[in-house]
Amino acid sequence: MVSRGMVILGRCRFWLLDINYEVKDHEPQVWIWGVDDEGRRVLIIDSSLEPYFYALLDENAYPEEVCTRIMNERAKLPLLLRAIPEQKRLFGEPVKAVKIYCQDPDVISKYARVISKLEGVRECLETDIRYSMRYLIDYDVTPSAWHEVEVEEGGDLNVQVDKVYIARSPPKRIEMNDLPKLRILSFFPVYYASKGSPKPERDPIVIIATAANNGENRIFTASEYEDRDLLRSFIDYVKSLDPDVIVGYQTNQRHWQYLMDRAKTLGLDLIVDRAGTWPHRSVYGHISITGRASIDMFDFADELPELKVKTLENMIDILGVKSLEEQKIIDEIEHSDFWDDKERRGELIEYAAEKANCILKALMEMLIYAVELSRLVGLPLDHIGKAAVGFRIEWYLIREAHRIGELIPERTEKPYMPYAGGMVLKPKPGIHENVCVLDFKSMYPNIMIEKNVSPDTYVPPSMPEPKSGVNVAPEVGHKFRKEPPGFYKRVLTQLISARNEIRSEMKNLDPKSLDYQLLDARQKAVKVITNAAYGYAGWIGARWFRKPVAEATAAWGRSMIMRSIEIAKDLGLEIVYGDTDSLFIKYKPEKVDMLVKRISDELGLEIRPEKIYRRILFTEAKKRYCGLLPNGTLDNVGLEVVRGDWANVAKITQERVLEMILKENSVEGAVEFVRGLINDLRRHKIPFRDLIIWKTLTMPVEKYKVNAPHVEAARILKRMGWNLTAGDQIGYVVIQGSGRLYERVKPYALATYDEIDVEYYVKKQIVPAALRVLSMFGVKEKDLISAPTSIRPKTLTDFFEAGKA
DNA sequence: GCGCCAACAGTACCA
DNA sequence: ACTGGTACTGTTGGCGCG
Repeated sequence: MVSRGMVILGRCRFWLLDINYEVKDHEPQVWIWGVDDEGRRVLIIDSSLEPYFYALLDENAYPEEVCTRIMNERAKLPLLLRAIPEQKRLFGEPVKAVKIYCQDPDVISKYARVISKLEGVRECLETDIRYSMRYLIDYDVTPSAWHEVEVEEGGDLNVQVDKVYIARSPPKRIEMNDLPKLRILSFFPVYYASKGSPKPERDPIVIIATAANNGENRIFTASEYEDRDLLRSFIDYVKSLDPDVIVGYQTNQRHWQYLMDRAKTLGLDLIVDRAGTWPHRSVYGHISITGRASIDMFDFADELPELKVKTLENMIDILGVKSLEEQKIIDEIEHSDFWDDKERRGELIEYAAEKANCILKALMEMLIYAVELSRLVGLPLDHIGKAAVGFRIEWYLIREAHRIGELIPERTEKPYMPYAGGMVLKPKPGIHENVCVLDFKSMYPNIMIEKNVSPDTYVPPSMPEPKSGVNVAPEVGHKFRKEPPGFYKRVLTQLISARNEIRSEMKNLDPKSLDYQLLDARQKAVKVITNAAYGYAGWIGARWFRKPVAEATAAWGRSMIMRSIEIAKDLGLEIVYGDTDSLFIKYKPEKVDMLVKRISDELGLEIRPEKIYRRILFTEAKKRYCGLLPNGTLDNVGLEVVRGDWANVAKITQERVLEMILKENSVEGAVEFVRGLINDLRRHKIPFRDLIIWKTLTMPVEKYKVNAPHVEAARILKRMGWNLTAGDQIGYVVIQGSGRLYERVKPYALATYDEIDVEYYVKKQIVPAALRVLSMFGVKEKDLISAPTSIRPKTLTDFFEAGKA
């Protein structure tokens, strides 16, 4: 630090943890929360960025005149500062715009409404960019990344940090990969619910278990049903530990709201942040805790496709933290009973403590990925999980748009217009040996690059063709100018080469090293964003939506796969199946090599052998198959085994049947297995949990037109006082009785084994799952259910002989 | 009133 | 709340039959 007169100057290197803004007397300040390179918690305040938005002008308007007209509104709009003409682009087209500065970011939308009515103004743009995001974009400041900033000592604010600084200039990004040593706290609350879902105005919090990454485990319990001290001690503990990251499961949609409502009921101040404010709801329904990153592990459930039923226990299992078998599981329905029972209360406490520990470990499994995604996309760490895929890519695009002088289109409502997508081939049913899967490498992104498909290169039919020429999409005829490189081409080229660089850097590293893990997380984040670009282009909610962009990309994809099939046939290769960007081919090494070469020469796209199946089984159905890999594992695609909406008993059945068929060549063995399993089930020897069928409520219960089983189960829970909303997953079982299926279901927690309609599970779960595979070998339902018949099921040999005849 | 069947609703998968 | 293509279960309601 250097002292110059009264002001103490210095530099601060920090890692950006959180950002918010404050407005006092219409003067905005950006507050950047970080951890510096010596482990101090810092707050850097910058008020240098003037809020602004744009007015887009009519083509024939005179910008200077419009500026005058705008500034004449100052009587009505006193916080207007300046209006300056600017040349910008919108969807690649040069446009006349006026940049309008105004003192307070919170009045922008109101001011824009007035200004958009002025003569010469077509509409206002960039009015919906939050001031803190504006700051990040304009100064190229990046969340979850290191920066250096010139600072002076800040005043004595009432905030919980080691240092407060005033920025003398915007922070500058520096390339440093490592994470600072973050203090992390996980918590797991348990509520006492007298009836149905706990209600904060009625039901106490009886336990909050916590786990911190310094090894500390704390458990806060109510004294019987009195939770004031519990909540107070929890608040005090958070303050004293002062974590940078605070993590839980379902904290955004549930727990923070409950804690807030409960604190209100008890007359307590729920201040657990660094600025003396309550948690508050922010963008995308996320709960913000100022100065800390509040992370909800539930928001990362979608990143794990093998996680079908999104319970905390399952996530902990999938992430490899603790297997389901090792975990204590107490259903929420039973929490109150456990608390009431002095004998079992300890068990409930132990359960909560275990969950808090596992949540912490689960976060550690995902943190570097979340950090890399946050840094790549430019959204703060605590927003990135909650932001849907479309918004992640959009924020990446917004940053790029700003760099190249593109105006950011407003988010508007557009009518839904479907278009044709990828091409799917009919599979050749049966078992095939030695099948090679060829995949186009990043097909859609590469098409967009090669054909310069982009919202800003689209040439509508009414527009004259540019001199540089156009690429014309097959079938649909959409035209895209060849030059200059479009927005998507630039972005995607950048992403793909970044990923290649990362991957080549990884080759020189030990896969166990932290550097490797960081790079791996980074390349995954880049891949996700790259692959989402096509879907984004066809999303009507996208700011840069242009239907022809997505439609043409898909059309080029279809023509390329069709041409590849022609070449393959020309080479005498047999195609067994294909979907969008893949071909399944009877493997002949030399000919496949030639195919790869010819496709890359002729189509300019790389296709490569992704894997070889020793054997692969197709039914009549598309998008469903099972392949045996050289290492002896099975690839199950689309079949009941991988579906979350079949009872586990059906999945076990099918998995074993597939193993018997593909590995052991034994139809008889498969049939015997199924028959045995049915017997076991009839004698109640299959675990109850394997009978639960899970389905997602996709809308509020009242909105359903038909009586579906899971909806009926949801209605039962609702009647008992449980809150259920769209997105909730309902686990139910089928019980004995008469009438429609939906009249014979119960939420699993309310049913006993004795009530179970075993025959439903036999006829509608086990048998269909088994026959999906076995019917092609002549096996019939009666072969699986009734006593053995005289008809011998066909063997594999029979099958092949029949096929050859 | 019953069984059959096609249309539809609803869900989850693949790329 | 990224896209379209697809399979599949269960409900609904119309139809023929008697």
